[in-house]
Amino acid sequence: MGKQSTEMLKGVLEGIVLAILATRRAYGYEITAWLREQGFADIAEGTIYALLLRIEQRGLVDVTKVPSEKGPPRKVYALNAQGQQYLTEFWRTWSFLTERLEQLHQGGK
Amino acid sequence: MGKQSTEMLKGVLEGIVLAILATRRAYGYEITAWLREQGFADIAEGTIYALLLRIEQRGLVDVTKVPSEKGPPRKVYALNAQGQQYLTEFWRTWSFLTERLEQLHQGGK
DNA sequence: CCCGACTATTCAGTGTTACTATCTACTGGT
DNA sequence: ACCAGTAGATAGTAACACTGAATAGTCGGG
Repeated sequence: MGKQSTEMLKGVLEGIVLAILATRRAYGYEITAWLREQGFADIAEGTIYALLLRIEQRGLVDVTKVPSEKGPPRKVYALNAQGQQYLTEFWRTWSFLTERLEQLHQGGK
Repeated sequence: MGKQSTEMLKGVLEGIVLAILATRRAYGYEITAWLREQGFADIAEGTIYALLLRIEQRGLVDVTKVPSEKGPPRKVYALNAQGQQYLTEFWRTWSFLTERLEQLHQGGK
């Protein structure tokens, strides 16, 4: 991805992480690894942790500390009702953006 | 749109404006009005002008001052070669994001 | 003739977000 | 003892959209 991806990720990355947590509970390191697999090569380690802290403080997720066999304990995140609601809002906004951009992309040919 | 739209717009709005300028030349007030018509109700006046200044300084557009019959002269923007190239990059990044999010949206059902 | 409405642009200050870089901490292998 | 891999936290920075206000020109109505 190009340099502009940094700015384009703002707001979107949060939705991505919430969407992941909607399918299954996960912890930071795991999410970072998954994103890298998916091609988000340039997402910094710290970024996900900061994001998780934010959504935790906003009450969108429930957190459980789970001891790990390797390394320090994991903080496992799970989407709660409020987070689900927020995610629904996210999809609505995303759909709106996608429609407008799709129009522009077609029209620009 | 919800409050999160503000953050989701970052980077995307720039692409939208460039995409508009790819179809036709336009000036700030005109673009703002068009965006409002398209449903971007909460985009502030100043935002578009600031964005136009940025892309002008980065050399993505050519600018012509055109006298207006009503009000002060207009700054008419036109996408140049460099802007076209940048826009292509934008579409690539956007497609990447759309694919990932589409997957997550399907999987989350 | 002035005042409001519309057109059109600029700018200073603010909040949010992702990045960079660094630090802490635990485990297992050499 | 050291290092790689696992796991998380944090301080500082840059970019971007928003708010709110200022500036400036034209036109029609009172």
